[in-house]
Amino acid sequence: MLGRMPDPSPQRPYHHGNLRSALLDAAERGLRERGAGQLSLRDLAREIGVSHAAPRRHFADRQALLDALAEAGFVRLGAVLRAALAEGGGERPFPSRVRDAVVAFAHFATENPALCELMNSGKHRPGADDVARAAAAAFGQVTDLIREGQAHGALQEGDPEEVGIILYATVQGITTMVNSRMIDAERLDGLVDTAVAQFLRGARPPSEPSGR
Amino acid sequence: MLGRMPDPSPQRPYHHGNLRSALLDAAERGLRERGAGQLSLRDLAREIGVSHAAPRRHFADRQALLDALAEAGFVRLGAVLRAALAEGGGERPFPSRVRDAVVAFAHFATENPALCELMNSGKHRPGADDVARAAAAAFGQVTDLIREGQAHGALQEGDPEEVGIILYATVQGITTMVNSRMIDAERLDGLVDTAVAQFLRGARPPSEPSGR
DNA sequence: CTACTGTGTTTCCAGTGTCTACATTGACGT
DNA sequence: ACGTCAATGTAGACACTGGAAACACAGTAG
Repeated sequence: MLGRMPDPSPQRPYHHGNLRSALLDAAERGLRERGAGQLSLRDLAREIGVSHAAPRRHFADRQALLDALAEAGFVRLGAVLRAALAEGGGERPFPSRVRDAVVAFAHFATENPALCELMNSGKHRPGADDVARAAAAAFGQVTDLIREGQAHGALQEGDPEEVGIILYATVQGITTMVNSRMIDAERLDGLVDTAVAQFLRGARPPSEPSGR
Repeated sequence: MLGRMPDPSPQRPYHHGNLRSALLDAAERGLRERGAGQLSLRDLAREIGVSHAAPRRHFADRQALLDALAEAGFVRLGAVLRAALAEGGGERPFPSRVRDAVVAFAHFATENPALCELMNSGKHRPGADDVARAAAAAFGQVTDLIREGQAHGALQEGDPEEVGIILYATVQGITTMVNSRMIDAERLDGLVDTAVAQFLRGARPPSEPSGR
C-alpha cells in the first residue's frame, strides 16, 4: 500500500513545469467523470502530485478554475461549430448547413453534460470577461450562419443576432433537458430534426412563390 | 423585529414543529440571495435556531434538500403556467395563449435564476423521481396547450410532446442565456416575442388559405 | 555574486457534510 | 396511570475542503 506515496523517487523536479495545463487537464477529466460539484482542488493536486496549495499560484480561486474550464469549453464548442460548418466546402444548401451545425452542437452538449452546465452557469466570478469573450466567439459562428442565410435569401431579414440566439437557445434547451434526464436521450436526434425544420419554416421569407 | 433572534427565552419547544418546511423556506431565500453553491445546511440550522444535525432528520443529504427545492420549483412553475393559461377564460385566440404562457415562463425563469439552475441541473440524486414527476406535471401544461392548438387547427399534427419540448426548450434556453449574462436582460422580451412568432409560423399548418 | 521573481511546500484555520450516541418529546396500547 | 416506542432534536467527533501566511527552491538579470 505504498503506492499512495508522493513519488518516492526524488526524480520529480521541484517545479512541475506546466502545472496550469496539467490542472486543467485533470480538472476536465474529473468534470466529465464526477461532475463539477465533486471537483476538489486538493484532489487535483494529489492526482498530479503537487502540494495542495500549489494550484493557488495558477487559479486564485476554485471558481477561477471552473471559469477557466468553462472558457475552454466555449473554445472547443467554437471549434466544433467551425468544423461542422466548414465540412463539405462552403457550397452545401443552407438548410443542410444549419442542420450540420445544430447536430454538432447538440452532440457536443450531450457528450459533455457537466461542462455545459458549467458554461451555462450564472455564477462566474465578477471579472470573468474571458468566459464571456470565448462564449461570444463561439456564438459568432451562429450569427454568421444566420447572416449568410439572410444574404442568400433563405431567411427573412431581421437582427441576425436575435435569430441566432433563438436557434442557439433552442438547441441549448433541448440538450439541457436531455442532460437533466427530463427527456430520454434517444429522442435527441428526432427533436433536433424537427426543431431545425420548424426553425427554417418559421424563419424563412413569407409566401415566396412556394413551388421552389 | 424580535423575530430574528434565536429566541433567548427558553420557551422554544424542544421540537420545532415543522422544521422541514422552515428549512425549505430558509433554503429558498438563501438560494435566491446567495445561490445554491453558498447554501450550507449548518447555516440554515443556525438561522432557524436548531442544532446543526437536525436537518438530517428531514433531508438525508445536502443534495436531498436541493432536490426538494427543485421539486418545489417545478410545482411553482406549474402553477405559474396554469395561472397564465387560465387568465381571461379559455377563449382567447391560440397565439395569445401561447404568448401568455411563454412570457410567464420566461419571467419566472429570469426572476429565479438560481432556482432554475437547480431545476435544470443534471445531478439529482439517484432516486429522485419526485423531481421528475413535478417536472412532468409542469411540463404537461405545455403539452396540453400544444394539443389544444392542434385540435383547433392552429398547429400541424405531430407528436404534441415533441412540439411542446421544442417550445419549452427555446424559452428555457433563452432565459438560461440571460441568467448567465451571455445576453443582456433587456433583450428578453424582444427575444421571447420573436421566438413565439417564429414558433407559430414554423409550426402552423402549411399553406392554408393564408388571407385569414 | 546577489537580488529578485515565479513556483511549489508547509503549516495553520475556519467551516462543512456526515456519522454515531444520546436526549426529549408525544402518542398509543394495555 | 404507565411503559414502550417512534419521531424528532442535540452533542460531539471525523475527515475533508478552500483559503491564508510564511517559507524553500530554483532560474535569471543585474
